[in-house]
Amino acid sequence: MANEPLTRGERTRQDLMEAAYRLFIEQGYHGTSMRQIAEEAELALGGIYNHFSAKEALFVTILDAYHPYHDILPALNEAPGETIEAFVHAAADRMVSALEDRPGFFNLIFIEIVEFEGRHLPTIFNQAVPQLEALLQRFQQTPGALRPLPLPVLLRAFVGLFFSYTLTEVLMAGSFPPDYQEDALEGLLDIFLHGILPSTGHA
Amino acid sequence: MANEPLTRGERTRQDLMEAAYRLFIEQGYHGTSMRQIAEEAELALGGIYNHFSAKEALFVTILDAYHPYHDILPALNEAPGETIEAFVHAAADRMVSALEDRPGFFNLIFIEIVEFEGRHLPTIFNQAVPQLEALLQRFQQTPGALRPLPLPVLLRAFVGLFFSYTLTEVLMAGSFPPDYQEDALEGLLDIFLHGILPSTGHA
DNA sequence: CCTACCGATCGGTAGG
DNA sequence: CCTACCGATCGGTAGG
Repeated sequence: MANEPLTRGERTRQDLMEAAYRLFIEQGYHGTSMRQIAEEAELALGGIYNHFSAKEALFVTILDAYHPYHDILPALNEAPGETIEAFVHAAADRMVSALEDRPGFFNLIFIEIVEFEGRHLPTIFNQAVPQLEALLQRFQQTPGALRPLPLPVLLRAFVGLFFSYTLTEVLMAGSFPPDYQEDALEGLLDIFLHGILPSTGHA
Repeated sequence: MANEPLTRGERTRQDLMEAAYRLFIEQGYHGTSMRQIAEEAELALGGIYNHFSAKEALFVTILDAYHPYHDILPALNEAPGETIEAFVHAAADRMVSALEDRPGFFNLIFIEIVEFEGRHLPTIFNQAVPQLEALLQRFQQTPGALRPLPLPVLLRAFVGLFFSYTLTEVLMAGSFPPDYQEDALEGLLDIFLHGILPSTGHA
């Protein structure tokens, strides 16, 4: 959070990116016009092209700067927890906080999948590999035995937990009695933990 | 599959819907033009408006006709299986087949979430409630004990399994050694089953 | 960084 | 169901 002074140009670039981010996740890529972005950033249309060569270049920059890996993976890796259970709960708490801060968190990924057919994902993912590996190490090194599971599967199950939570929430929102879904995330975590820990002794 | 003869108008409407479906899931809503749809359906632009009053009405009709609940939920409900384990595996197989038949299956949902802010989802979901309830009954009635879990959580974990599988596949595609992700779905299922079944006696 | 403009394309309609 | 058209808006650029 060290706010080094930004040059005028850097400031404008920041404003543009924030404006574009907000508009993209609300309206999609093709649903957002360069004029809307200019207006939201309080800039004339032509001014955008001093900072970004084209609309797609702007999107790619945003995808790169705002995708979930940047915020979420470090938050997960820094979660405390001396047992697997404690760690998973702490990590989930952090994930939920991050998700609440930015309700449109996954939208960027959905836009990329639908409107760009996932073209830019491999690059993004490769940046995240070190963080993902650290996360795996954390699972392995934290005391408390795990069932013998392939590590990528463990990782996919864990990450997928939050896709499951978020998407089923959106899909089923307001259609189940509210008291029924109060602790849905805890329930999902419970299934996950029970699923990855050895049977013995676990409730 | 009973192909009753369609009137000329019904045939055209069908063609339009199929063309629009293909284009929407490939390019998104705002990324697809009415002219593209007309061309793909081999119709003049103006002809579309004999069948649909506006572009959004066309999308809503498509969302209603092609969303996953129509194909997938009945397929799940009809899956065989005399134990929970057998049922979950059979249901997962059917889900995977459905997903492979239509790789853009979830895209419709993503478009709805991003480009319409989920506006049309409640209606859709309400149609699916009976099917979802049948699925829950199936879980409850199939022999083989379950851990005490809230039913909506069980349902969300099960449905979420396929979001997890599909999305983590897309996100991590080609970045893990291929042999590592061969049986990812089986691994996820294993965690899920282990997570919902009582500890005793289960591997 | 803005003004003023480009050609192309958009969703939708009138009229037959 | 098509032809021909509407006004509006699109991404992008020249020129200063």
